Amino acid sequence: MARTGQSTTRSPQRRPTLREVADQAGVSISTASLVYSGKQGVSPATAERVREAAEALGYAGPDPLASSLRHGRSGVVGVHLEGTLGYAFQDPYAVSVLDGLGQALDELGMGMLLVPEAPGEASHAARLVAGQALDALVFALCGPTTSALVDQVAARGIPMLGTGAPADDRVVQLRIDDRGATAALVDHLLELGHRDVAMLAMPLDPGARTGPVTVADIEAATYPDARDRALAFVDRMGPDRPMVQSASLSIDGAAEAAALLLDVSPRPTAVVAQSDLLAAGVIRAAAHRGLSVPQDLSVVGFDGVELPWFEGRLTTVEQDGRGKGRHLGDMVRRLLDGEDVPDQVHPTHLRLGTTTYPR
Amino acid sequence: MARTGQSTTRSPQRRPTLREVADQAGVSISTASLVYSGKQGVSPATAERVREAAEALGYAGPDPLASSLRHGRSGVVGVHLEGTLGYAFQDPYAVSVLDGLGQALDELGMGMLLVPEAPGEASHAARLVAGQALDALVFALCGPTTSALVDQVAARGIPMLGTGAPADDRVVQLRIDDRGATAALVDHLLELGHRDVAMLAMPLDPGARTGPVTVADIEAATYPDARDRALAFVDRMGPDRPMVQSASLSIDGAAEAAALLLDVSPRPTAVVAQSDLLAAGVIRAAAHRGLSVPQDLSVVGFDGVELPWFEGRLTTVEQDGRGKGRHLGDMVRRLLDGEDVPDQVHPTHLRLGTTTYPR
DNA sequence: TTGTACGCGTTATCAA
DNA sequence: TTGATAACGCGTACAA
Repeated sequence: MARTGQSTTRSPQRRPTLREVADQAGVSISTASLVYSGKQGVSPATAERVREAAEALGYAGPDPLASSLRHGRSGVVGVHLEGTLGYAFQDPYAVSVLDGLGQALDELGMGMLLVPEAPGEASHAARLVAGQALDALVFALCGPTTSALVDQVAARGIPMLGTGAPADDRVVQLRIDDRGATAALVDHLLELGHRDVAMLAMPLDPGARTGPVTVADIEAATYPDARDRALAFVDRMGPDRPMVQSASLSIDGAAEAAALLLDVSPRPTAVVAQSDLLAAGVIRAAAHRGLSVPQDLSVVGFDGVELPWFEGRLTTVEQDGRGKGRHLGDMVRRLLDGEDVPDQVHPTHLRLGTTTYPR
Repeated sequence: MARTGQSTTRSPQRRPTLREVADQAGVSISTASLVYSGKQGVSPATAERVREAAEALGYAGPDPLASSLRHGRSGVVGVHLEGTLGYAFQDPYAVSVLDGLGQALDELGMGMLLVPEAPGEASHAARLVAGQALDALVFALCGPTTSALVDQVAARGIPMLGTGAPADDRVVQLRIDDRGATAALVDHLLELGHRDVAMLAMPLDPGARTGPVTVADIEAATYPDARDRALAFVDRMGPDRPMVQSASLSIDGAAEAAALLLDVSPRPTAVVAQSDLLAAGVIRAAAHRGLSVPQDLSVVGFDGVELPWFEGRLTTVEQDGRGKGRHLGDMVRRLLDGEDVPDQVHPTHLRLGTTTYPR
């Protein structure tokens, strides 16, 4: 058991309180409070006295904890992430969303508390959410369709935002049109004359293994974004095209998975990768095999992130992660203002690059 | 002015409190509290009654805000980042440190609140720190030597940790041996026979512009890690070698800066880049010019991160970012336990790769 | 313009 | 084993 209170006999560890400042200044505690909340109605003279007293005592302003308790607001927004930080932030798209969200919250004077949920460590996230005073929880990166956190957080009356998941009435969604966007990508390849098109999917389920997937697998998928993109592919190309999922959302994983698509005969002339990171892996795998993109193989991605080491420009769906993050931030604000915020769709658009070529 | 309190006439917006649960269960409020704090001394029967009452009322457990106020601890550690999230997380090394720190804090049941300080927006970070209840503040990525936040946070009695910066007695440091590690890199190149060695430095100061730097610039640098690595270079190679700083810690920026080193005659036979990301830029710039690494140009980096798209292995200083993050987490714990934590040095080691070659 | 008094929701101490 | 009471530090009607 931790020794209670017994703060080691060090110098004035205890911080002064507003009451002491008020005493020192010879005013009442409420007057002192007014000086800090900046409301009207304190004479400049007394305000000055209070500030001097604060300075003398080393008072740094009202205790945020007490202030928050009083206001019923903590100023903190929880940001749920699927996987460890190292895994989640590996994807530049994820980073851009967080960047935009962080920027928006910054302007609101709110902070971002990270709630990573590493595989198998769900209890950590649950404990964190139970012990932290959150004003809202944002599922920033499309995770599984269901989450045990939803019930828990809803019980606390904390508003939730998602980007497609978890699917629950209590979670307000900011989606994108995964199916429409994917259809546009596939149509672009069809127009270029490609018929032998393959798909490299993001993981469909937690713990997914690299390997072929069937339409049944897709329909039963846990991740709605991966599912919808795959369904749109099937819708356009039929159920018999080569379809593989990568075990991880990473360049290395994708390069490995790409082998299952490229080392067969006949080799597809185009690959639809469900994310730019996966597309990068496909491109690397192609280069490894002496295939040039786009002459020998067309590749499309999804997200529209910067791949600074890649010469050329990926044909992809531009998702505007930063804008999406800011959009989420705006929804948080409105939710906290008591508005009734409906589900929304963030716009995307097809961006033609240098990785697709007529067949 | 926001309409005060006037919560829109919606259903039971208010969450039940412990007092209501106690009333409902027919016990005192303190007994009900004991059920949740899990201490000894509540009969199974009454505990059950309390739980039933809680269930019936939809009570989700003690309010973290009130609990924190009582305990004087928020369970939140602030993590200061230089620049926007998008900028900071672009560097895989930064991500790995945060990953390790997050992991360590997770095990402590604590959360990470991001405190990004975008250039020119220092007031946002200040406001955030003033309004949030932090148990500690970690300057996770070596920023400028001085920070206005230090005084402010110190005044609140919040312990601070840094990784070399800000330089202040009140900030406990976990450093690395930048000078020794850089010296080892340079010595490795010297042993390989290189004499014409150039350096590509990280930004030496906020707002740095890409261009040559002098020893005087280096000595006056704001970022201690960039400074120390540069000083070690000068110490080994003398003051007359080509030295350039990149305006940003990014592959693109580095590739641009590398032009100043590669497009001169005689061209250096080796480049010491102050970070792996910069080294990646140098390698790309070299490839652009038809130079092969390491035959035509040796390149060394610093950090030891994964560059998944890079075939081959960088010769670099392995910094073990995850381990360093966990080390920081451990220091946080000890600080919060009231221990007197001294400055520490995290070990690094030279890792030989495929980007250096005898001359 | 300033002061009084109460409550925000808990938890720790002590007495019963 | 349980209950009364007093903080934790602050904001805000209301009265003066």
